[in-house]
Amino acid sequence: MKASPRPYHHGNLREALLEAAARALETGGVGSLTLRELSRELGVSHTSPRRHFADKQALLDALAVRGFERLDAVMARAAKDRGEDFNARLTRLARAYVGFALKHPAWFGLMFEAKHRADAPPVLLDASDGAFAHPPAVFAQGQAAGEVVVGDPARLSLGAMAAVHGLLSISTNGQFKGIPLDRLVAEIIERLVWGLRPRE
Amino acid sequence: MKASPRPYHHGNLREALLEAAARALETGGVGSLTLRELSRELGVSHTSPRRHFADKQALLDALAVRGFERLDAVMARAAKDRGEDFNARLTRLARAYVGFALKHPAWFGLMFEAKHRADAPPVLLDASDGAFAHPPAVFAQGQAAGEVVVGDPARLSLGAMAAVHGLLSISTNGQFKGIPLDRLVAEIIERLVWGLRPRE
DNA sequence: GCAGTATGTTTCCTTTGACAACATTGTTTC
DNA sequence: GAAACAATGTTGTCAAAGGAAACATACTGC
Repeated sequence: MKASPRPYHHGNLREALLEAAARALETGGVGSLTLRELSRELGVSHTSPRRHFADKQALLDALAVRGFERLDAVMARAAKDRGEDFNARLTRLARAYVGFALKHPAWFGLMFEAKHRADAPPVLLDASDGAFAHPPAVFAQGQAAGEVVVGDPARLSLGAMAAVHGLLSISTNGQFKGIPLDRLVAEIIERLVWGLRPRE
Repeated sequence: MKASPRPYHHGNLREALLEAAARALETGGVGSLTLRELSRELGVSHTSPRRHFADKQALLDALAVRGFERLDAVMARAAKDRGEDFNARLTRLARAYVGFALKHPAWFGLMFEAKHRADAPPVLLDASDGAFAHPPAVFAQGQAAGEVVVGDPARLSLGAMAAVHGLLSISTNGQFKGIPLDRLVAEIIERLVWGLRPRE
């Protein structure tokens, strides 16, 4: 009678796979992520992931959803009203976004790659929408305070978030031509905020 | 004596591989690109690509360089001075950028993915820098004409290009929430240009 | 306690990238 | 102009990966 060297059922393989996948992603990028390696890591046969994910892409999609959920949480915290002016609040939001991207570059890349696939599952798009729902809220409040020009907040915030996201894509290694992203973000946001001021 | 059913040497395999790879990229995305399939297509043994590219990544990098060169050409044409004002010129440049990205989505994606790899070859970074050298030139001219606030043109143009690029990343299928990118680009550029006006 | 289902395993197949040893063609040098 | 040599392509082989089918074990509801 052995002390259960390894139970037949893992218990929570789906979760464990996602966690291990996230770890692998951070360590060696998406290229180093193989179902077989994950299985080995979890001490499970190499076909067991198939019980939880139809194929590798399904796992990656699930991971992308998780990513957007985490990003959503980060954004929600950063978007909280603390009595600052619009510029400060938007800058904090942008910095949170950039911070997440720089902390989890491979994951961040995966999220948008997954989202751009023609057959991206609806849950993924929903998760993405969720994370991107915070900037418009900040803009709406800015409008209410008379700090921002009138117009659809979603449309206005799109430009700002696009600039921040694009900065990430164009930059390399957290900087652009030697200037750290953090500084560039603040600069760009300030210029944007200036352009968004109501023209009396 | 046979009419050379197939010559032993291909003659220009390196070029042919890059062209076939570009075609495969457009058809089925980067996932459908395999060295063996390329070889089959060109009627060549499955190991011959190794004579020209150390490994698959080297071929992808070369393809990315080609992409930046084409983007450079597109940008150069769009950045040409035609006597318009700054807003019109910047809008044309931005539209050219977006046009390229939407026309070759997989290629475009590959270009930036390759560029973001930690061990990206210098040629790649140079090619990228080349394509991104046009916006600063347009900004500099805008400054000379008194249409743009003073400051480092490279730094100022970065914000604009970041916004355009980010718009591409955030959008899906050439639109965002049903609004076509072309319209959003014009909108965002106009707002940016407004914010960039010299404050007298 | 028993039937049915969920979950994990074994075994096998095909494709892929990479490597080594070899064959053919093109080029340079004397 | 022929012999060495370099460049280019081929054959054969391997290990690793994703995926599929058939089977084994554990859990659940009745």
